[in-house]
Amino acid sequence: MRKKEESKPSISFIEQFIAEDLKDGKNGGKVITRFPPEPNGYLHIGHAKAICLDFGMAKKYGGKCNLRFDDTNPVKEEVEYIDSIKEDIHWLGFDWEEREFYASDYFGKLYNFATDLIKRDLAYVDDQPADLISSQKGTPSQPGTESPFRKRQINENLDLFERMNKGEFDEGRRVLRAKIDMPSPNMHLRDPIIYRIIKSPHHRTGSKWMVYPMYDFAHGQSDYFEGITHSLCTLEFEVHRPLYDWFIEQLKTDDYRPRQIEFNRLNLTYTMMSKRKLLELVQEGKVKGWDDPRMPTLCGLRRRGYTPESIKRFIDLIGYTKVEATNDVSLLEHAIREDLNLRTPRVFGVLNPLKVIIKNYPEGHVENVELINNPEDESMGKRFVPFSREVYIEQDDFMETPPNKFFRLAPGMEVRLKGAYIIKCDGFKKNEKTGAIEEVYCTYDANTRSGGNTSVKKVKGTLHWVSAQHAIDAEVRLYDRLFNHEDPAGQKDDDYRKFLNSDSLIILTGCKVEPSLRSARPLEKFQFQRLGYFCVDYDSTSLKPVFNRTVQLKDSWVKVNK
RNA sequence: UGUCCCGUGGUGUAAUUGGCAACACGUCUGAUUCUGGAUCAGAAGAGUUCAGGUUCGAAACCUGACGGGACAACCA
Repeated sequence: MRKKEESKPSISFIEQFIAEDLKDGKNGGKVITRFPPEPNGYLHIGHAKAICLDFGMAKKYGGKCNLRFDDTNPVKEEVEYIDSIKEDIHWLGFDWEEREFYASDYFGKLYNFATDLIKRDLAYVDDQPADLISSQKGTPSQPGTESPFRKRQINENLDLFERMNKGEFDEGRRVLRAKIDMPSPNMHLRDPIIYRIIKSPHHRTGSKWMVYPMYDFAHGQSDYFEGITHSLCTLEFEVHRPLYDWFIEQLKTDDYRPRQIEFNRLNLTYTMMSKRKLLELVQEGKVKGWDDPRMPTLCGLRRRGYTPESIKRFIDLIGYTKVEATNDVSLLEHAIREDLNLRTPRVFGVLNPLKVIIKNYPEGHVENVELINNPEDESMGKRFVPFSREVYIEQDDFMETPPNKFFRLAPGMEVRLKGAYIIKCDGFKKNEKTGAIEEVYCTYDANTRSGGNTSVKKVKGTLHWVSAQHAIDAEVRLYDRLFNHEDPAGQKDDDYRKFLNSDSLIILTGCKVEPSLRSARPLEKFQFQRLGYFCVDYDSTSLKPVFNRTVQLKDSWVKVNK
C-alpha cells in the first residue's frame, strides 16, 4: 500500500539538517534523539507525531532515541502518568531499551552548574516578589530593566542559593536568575529565572530538594548530559533557542553540541489537543475518562479501534514543516479505513433490527451458508453462518415507499441476503399508531442460493442479515466527532464546551450480531458489512458483547439520498 | 510599536535546491462488484499572498508591503 511512495524520496527539512550535520561530521557523526514528555497527562496523537520523528530519525540514521521524563515541576506531575506514557509508546511500536531517563536524575549536576554560574557572576539571587520581577521584564516591545539585586556579591548569592535549597525561605520568596541581558529584544534572555523554591515532595527525589530548575535550565542541559545531537521540539520553542544555546555555551567543554530544531505541532479539525482542556473534559465528566473513544489520546484512539499502523501512516502522510497547519480528520479516517480494510474479517451485525419472515422457507430448517471472511485477503478463509426462516435486517434497508435508486427492500422489490438467497417482499406489518414497520414478509427463491450455479438472477441490492434464532444481542456504541466546530478551542468569544457534539456518543442496545462474535476479545476488530469498522470494547463480556464503532464505511447512498 | 518564524488547489505536503507546479486526502464522472465498501479508469480544482528587482529563465534569490503565528508563567 505504500508502493507509490518509492518514487518520492523527498525528506523533511529536519532530516535535511540531520543529513547535513552528518555530512559535516558534527558530533562524531552520531544521531541521538530523545522523546521528553512531562508526566502530567496522557499522550495524545500530537505526541505520536513527535514520537515518530524522534524514534524514526534515530532509527533511520543508525542512532538511538532516549525516553526522558521532563519532571522538573513536582506540583504538576504524577507517577500515574509515567506508566501510561510508557505503555503508549510501546503500543505505537517504539522502544527506548534501557535508556529511560528523568530530568530529575540530573538535579545534582544542574545544581552544581547553577552554583558554577553564580561563581562566574552569571547568576544571582533575586529577592523580589513575582509581580515585580515580571514588571521589570518589560513587554515584548519594551526593554526590561535591571533588578536591584543584579549586582549582589558572589559570596552572598552562593550563600543565599544554598539556604534556598535548605528550606530557609518560603516558596516564592527568592529565585535564582541567569544574568544575561535585560534589554534584549528576546524576552527569554532578560535574566530568566532558572531556579525556584518548591516544597512539595517530588515523585522520585522525595524531599531531597527544595529548589527545582525551570524548563529552560533543565532541558538543554539534560540533552547535553545525555549526548543528544538533535533535540526536536515544536515551534513554540523557537524563541527559546538562543537561551538553549546560551546555557550549552556555558556548559560545554569540547566541540560536542546538541542542536534544537523546531517543527509544527499537529492540529486536527474538530479536535482539541490541549492537555489542560482534555483534563477538564475528563474531570467535568464530559467524557468517560482519558481513554474515552472520543478522546484524541492514544489510549482513547486505541479503545476506539485505531491501530498503531494507521496512526503512523497518518503521521507519515502529513509530514513535518514549519507551517502552522490544521489537518483534516478525514485523512486520519482514511488511514484507519485503509488499514482495517485489509486486516479485518467481515461479519454481519444488525444495529437497528427489523424482522423479516420468509414465509415459504420451511419452519425449523437451518442452513449454514458459507461466507468469505475478507475479500481483500484470501488467506483469512471462510466461515459458516446459520440461516433460517426469520432473519433480522437493518431498519434502514426497508422502505414502504422508496425513493428513486433505493436498491434495498420495499414492497414488490427483490434483494439478495448476502451469502444466502434472493427474497422478494410481498407484505409488511405496520403499527397503525406509531407508523413503525414491525415485520416484513417475504418469499425466497430456492434457486438463488449463493454459490449455486443456478443462481443466474441478478438483483441490485445485497443486504446483511442475522438469523433471528441464532443472533446474539449486543450493545453497540456509535461514536462521532466530539465537537461540531472545526476549531473548538480557537474561538475567542466562545468556550470550547459550547461546541461539544451532543450526538458524539449514541448507545444502541438490542443489536443483533452473528453467533461467531460470541468469543470476540476486547480490542478485536471487525468490519460489520455495509456499516463500518467495529472494535470490541473493554466492557464486553461473552454474555453481553459491546462494540465500539471506529469509523463508518464510506457511504455514497447518503449523498444520493439527499 | 520590538525580536523571531511562516505564507503553494478546499485540506496536508512535493517540486532533484533557479528549468514552464507534482502527490495524497476530499470532491465529481464512468466501469466493476453478492458490502451503495474495496478496486479500476478518468475529471475538475492552484500559476505559488501582493508589488517591484536580479536572471535567458523565479514557487525558490533580493527589497518592500500585506496576512498569520510565537514570545511579557517562580508551567513545560
